Amino acid sequence: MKLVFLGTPDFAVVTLKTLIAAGHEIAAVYSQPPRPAGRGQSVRPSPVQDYAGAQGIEVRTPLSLKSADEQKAFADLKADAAVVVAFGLILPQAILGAPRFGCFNVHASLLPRWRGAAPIQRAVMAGDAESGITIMRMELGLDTGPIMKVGRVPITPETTASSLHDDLAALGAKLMGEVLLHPEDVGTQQPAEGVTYAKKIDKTETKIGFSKPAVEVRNHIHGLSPFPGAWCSLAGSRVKILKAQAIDQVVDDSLTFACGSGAIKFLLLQREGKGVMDAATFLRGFPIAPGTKPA
RNA sequence: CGCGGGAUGGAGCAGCCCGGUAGCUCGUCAGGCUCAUAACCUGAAGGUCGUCAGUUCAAAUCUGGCUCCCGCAA
Repeated sequence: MKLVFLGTPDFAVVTLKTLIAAGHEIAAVYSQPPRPAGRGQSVRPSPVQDYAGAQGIEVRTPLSLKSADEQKAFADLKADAAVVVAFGLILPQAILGAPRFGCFNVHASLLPRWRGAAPIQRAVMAGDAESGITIMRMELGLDTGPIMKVGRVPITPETTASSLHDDLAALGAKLMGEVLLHPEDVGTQQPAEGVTYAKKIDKTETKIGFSKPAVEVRNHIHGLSPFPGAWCSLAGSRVKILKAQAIDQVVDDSLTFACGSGAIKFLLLQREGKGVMDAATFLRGFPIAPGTKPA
């Protein structure tokens, strides 16, 4: 099929790769324009733009799709369908209705739970038992479209936003490939019950609160790992925690701390300016005196 | 030019301010001890101190450029 692909981060690249490998013709790729980002405000293209460009595919990076010119340019591609994965721009009706079979979206949650910007992190932070992928036919509303296909993935005490992200990116790519085999399907309406919204992660909510139960602290850490990262202050240093384990009580261990109930044991840490390291390695170069309390 | 930390044997760090013998906690290898152990003891190997240049009798240490890594902010 002749497709238009719209996406921005790494998560979307996986699907783009899969669609290309499946033999679909990618008429054009849309992505967020390069912006000054990262250390030193350097301007970097999005992962999708990077990859598509390297594949010799035309990449368009409009600031908005609301203008008549952009909408005409999109329609002129005469695509059979559009695939949207974590694109980050609102699609007006003129865009949604342009492709013959419509626009399909990969969403990283079991809709209607966790509609919105950060479904992966929110699912882990909330302590959900499972997450998954929903492929839907897009409508004007925020992640409200009819469901075409669903895939489920369990969330375990080991699951981090990072591992779930990778699992779901692969699953989403696979399911989208399957949906495109029957693009004429209309899908089924989302249930009215169980709607929740995954708010964008705010930096101010990343600090670890040790007054909460240990399991919640662990979910908080795993849900924000590795980006933007849950953190606390240890012996005067800002330390990011990437992996932790919830246990019953504080044991004789320099990196185990009491929580509102139970205790949390840090397994993977990163001190400011340093690399990520496991607990034993971390302690070798940054000894924590017994009884030290995180802040 | 957004702010800042860092690059030292395989890992994590100290030493640098106040230039002059390469240190610590581990790991590795060999041997010993033990019913046994991420235990303990003894010994050994392994480093052009990121890179280029400068100052100096002498630079890991002082000065300048470059490369790479990371935290914050966006």
